[in-house]
Amino acid sequence: MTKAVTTQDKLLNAAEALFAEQGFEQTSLRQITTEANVNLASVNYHFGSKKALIQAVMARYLDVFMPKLQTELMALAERNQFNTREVFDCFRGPLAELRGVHEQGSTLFLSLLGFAYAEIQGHLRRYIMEQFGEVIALLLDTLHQANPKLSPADMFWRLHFVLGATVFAQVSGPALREIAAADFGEDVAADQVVERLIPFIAGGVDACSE
Amino acid sequence: MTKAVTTQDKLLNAAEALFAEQGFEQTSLRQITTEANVNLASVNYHFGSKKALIQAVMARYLDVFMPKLQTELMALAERNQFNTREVFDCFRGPLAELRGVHEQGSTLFLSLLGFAYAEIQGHLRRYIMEQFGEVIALLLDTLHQANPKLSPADMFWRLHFVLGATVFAQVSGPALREIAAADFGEDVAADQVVERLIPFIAGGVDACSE
DNA sequence: ATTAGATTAAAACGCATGTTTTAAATGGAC
DNA sequence: GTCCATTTAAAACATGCGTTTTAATCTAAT
Repeated sequence: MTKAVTTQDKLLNAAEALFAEQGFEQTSLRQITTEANVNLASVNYHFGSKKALIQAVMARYLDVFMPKLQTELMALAERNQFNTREVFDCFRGPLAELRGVHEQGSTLFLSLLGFAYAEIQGHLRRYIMEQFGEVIALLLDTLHQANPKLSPADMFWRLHFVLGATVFAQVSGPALREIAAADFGEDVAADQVVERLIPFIAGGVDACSE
Repeated sequence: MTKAVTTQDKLLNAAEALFAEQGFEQTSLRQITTEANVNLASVNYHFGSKKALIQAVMARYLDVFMPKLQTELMALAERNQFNTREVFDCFRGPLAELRGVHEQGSTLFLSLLGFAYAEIQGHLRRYIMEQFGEVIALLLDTLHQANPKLSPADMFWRLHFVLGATVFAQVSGPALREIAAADFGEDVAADQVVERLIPFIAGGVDACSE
């Protein structure tokens, strides 16, 4: 017997695919329920609202990713010396773990995170901060340890530049991969974008202030 | 006599302020026309559609910025030797020129560009590429000259990371400046964000590939 | 087999959007 | 002053959205 796929799972799967591709606001419940072969009203029945569905989609990834990232960062912090690059390398493992949620888990997750940040969606930012603010504070702390030359204010801004580069790279990833393939012949898989990104952001964070 | 302010100008001014603050899709024509004290239908009468209004708002800036950037880049390219940082410094002048369009021209422009990039708004990306693709190609070329070690593909990706960081910094700039002011006591003007950004992106682009 | 509770189906609601239509007002040219 | 093209005003239109409601259906325990 194959495991029964519940309506809620069908909804979550269809929703995450559409959200990652189009963003949250651009994706309608009618699109989602049609794609999931499920009745329109079932979203509100099972989740209560569209907002709650969005948070449920994010939670599947965040609940795996954030604890893993936290342990990685804490393990690194126990060492005496480490550099910025090694801090960002802490993301590789937790991202890879997301394959357990979905085959393309890391790409989907980063795209979703991108839209969560890009769209004005205040509720999602608030949700993430409330649930995982501790991990984010730890990240800032670890980064500061890796590069004590930078003032906390500088580090604050650079971390957000990092977020911007990451997030937009994912959101516009599909379109960019097309252009890159056309212009340079080389096909770039989604994972390779992260490989290209990490040197960039480590270099940016470590740049001298002026 | 003070110069007559036409309906079209009232619309462009109200629209750009709201667009820069909320994004294009989040801003309704009713908001714009109310703010401009003109009739709702005048948008479609004078511009034809919301899309056309958006493009008209962007054109006021792009038509000033892009040619200036092009001459700056061409002047730099005539030198034998220059580095990545000097390429990005080419943006300072053209951005400052935007004060001619509006007092806070550079900030408004970057915010608009951010939303244009963030939202799925295919038509805006297409518009920019069709109108100013030549300048963007020149920028890629100049960057590659400044840092020949990087393959064209690497440079292509890094330029988009740069765009992401820039755009994100502008779009979430107001919120971030608030947080920064609360956490670090220092009030950061919008222009200073760009000053913080340029070392970051120059460092990112120049980072070694692996 | 019946019944009570959980789920799904179908339709309608209320609202906001961009656009279009129709009528009124405006402002020069003759 | 009259007339005509341009512009503004007000209303309605068509569409899509998230949500709610009401009815039908399924499921499992009695």
